[in-house]
Amino acid sequence: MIEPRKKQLRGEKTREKILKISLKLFSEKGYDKVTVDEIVKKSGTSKGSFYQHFSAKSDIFLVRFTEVDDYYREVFRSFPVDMDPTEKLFIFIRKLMRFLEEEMGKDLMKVIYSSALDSKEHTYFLNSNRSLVQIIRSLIEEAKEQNDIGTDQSVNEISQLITQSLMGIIYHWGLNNSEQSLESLSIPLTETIINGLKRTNT
Amino acid sequence: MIEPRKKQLRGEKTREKILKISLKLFSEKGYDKVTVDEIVKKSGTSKGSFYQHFSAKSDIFLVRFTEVDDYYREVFRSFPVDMDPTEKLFIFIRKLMRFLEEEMGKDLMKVIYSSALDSKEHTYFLNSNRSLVQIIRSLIEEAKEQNDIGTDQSVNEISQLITQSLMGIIYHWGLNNSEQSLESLSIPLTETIINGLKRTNT
DNA sequence: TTTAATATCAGACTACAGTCTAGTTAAAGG
DNA sequence: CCTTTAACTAGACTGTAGTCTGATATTAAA
Repeated sequence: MIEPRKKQLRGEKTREKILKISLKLFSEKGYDKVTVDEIVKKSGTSKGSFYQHFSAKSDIFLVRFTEVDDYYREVFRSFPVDMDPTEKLFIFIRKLMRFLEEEMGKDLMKVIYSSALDSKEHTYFLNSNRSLVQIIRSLIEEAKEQNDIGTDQSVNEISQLITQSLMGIIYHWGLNNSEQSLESLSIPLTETIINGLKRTNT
Repeated sequence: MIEPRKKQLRGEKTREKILKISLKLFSEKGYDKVTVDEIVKKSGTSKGSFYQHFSAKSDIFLVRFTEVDDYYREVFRSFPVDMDPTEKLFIFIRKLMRFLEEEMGKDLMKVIYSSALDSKEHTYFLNSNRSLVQIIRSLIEEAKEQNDIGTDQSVNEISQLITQSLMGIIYHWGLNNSEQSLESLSIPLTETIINGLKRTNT
């Protein structure tokens, strides 16, 4: 018979309270206009609780970032089997970008990209990248098998170069105040890379 | 007759003291192990002076980053006129990467990339990028004239896509603890982009 | 020369993320 | 039960970047 771990339950409750209030405040005032003192006050908890459940203020965003992983996989699974691998890659990247902009938002992405550089932990961001890289890798392998792209570069090398590009697009978008959508910003680079992968190198 | 502005001179003197000590300490202990209290103490100045001359701790690094601009131009000027534009571009990027790693260092680059995302000012980084973009732009124009690359993408689009890539490479390198040099990390992406620009898009 | 304006400097002070210590409550073991 | 252990919570405390206020010294203006 499963005991209803009261203590643990209480813990999860406060965790949820903190999470909910934090996200609400962040979206209302922007990440760095919100202090953790305000969060614990408005959520009726305390610093102690906050840091029991999250290891940093930016962790809240990292938690939201978890959903990205699920989305990756969902998109990946949804591809029809007979679709061109390079087309898959292209569409995959576009959908990713749209998702990041619309569901995550620029503020969150900036925090994630910035805190990843600062801390030594950045667990989730790197983990998430790892699973992204896996998908990219299998897309590339598929493309190679079907001779959709040349074979003079290793799968590792190609997936790394794509990761670099994605990060560059997002970083660049985070930096500039242009109104252009992340998705549209991603198209030229993605196209020329795929194009560049198609023929064998000189 | 030119008056020897004493006050201004004194100011420059302290500025130099702060700058020198800061860079020394940063290189000895790493950027975030050094506090500005330590800097002002060891340089025999004060917080007031520090923030009189620099608008933030990270500003010190931004000052060093100034040199990058000069280097850009120097490399650009040094190209023989008859060299392939795409080759110029390729070499330009490699030299840039080597310079950033060897003369600036990963610590400095991380601080610059991170603080650019945080603050609303990031004057120098963006300015510097602007002059980098100019050089890239003229390289691309040249390449287009010589039909070295296709003309179905605008100069703007191409230079933007290259900027994104450079940022991505550097960001990615800053994030990972691999020993690989920034220059070698930059080659695969650079090659496939140049390759991708050469033929007209499908 | 006297006064006003301004650059420079000193260091106390503030704001805020994150730590520490102690207290409380629930689970586990005897 | 009684005791020990551990998750959880509270909030005082610390560390550090950055601000503010006022002092001093130099230049400019009257």
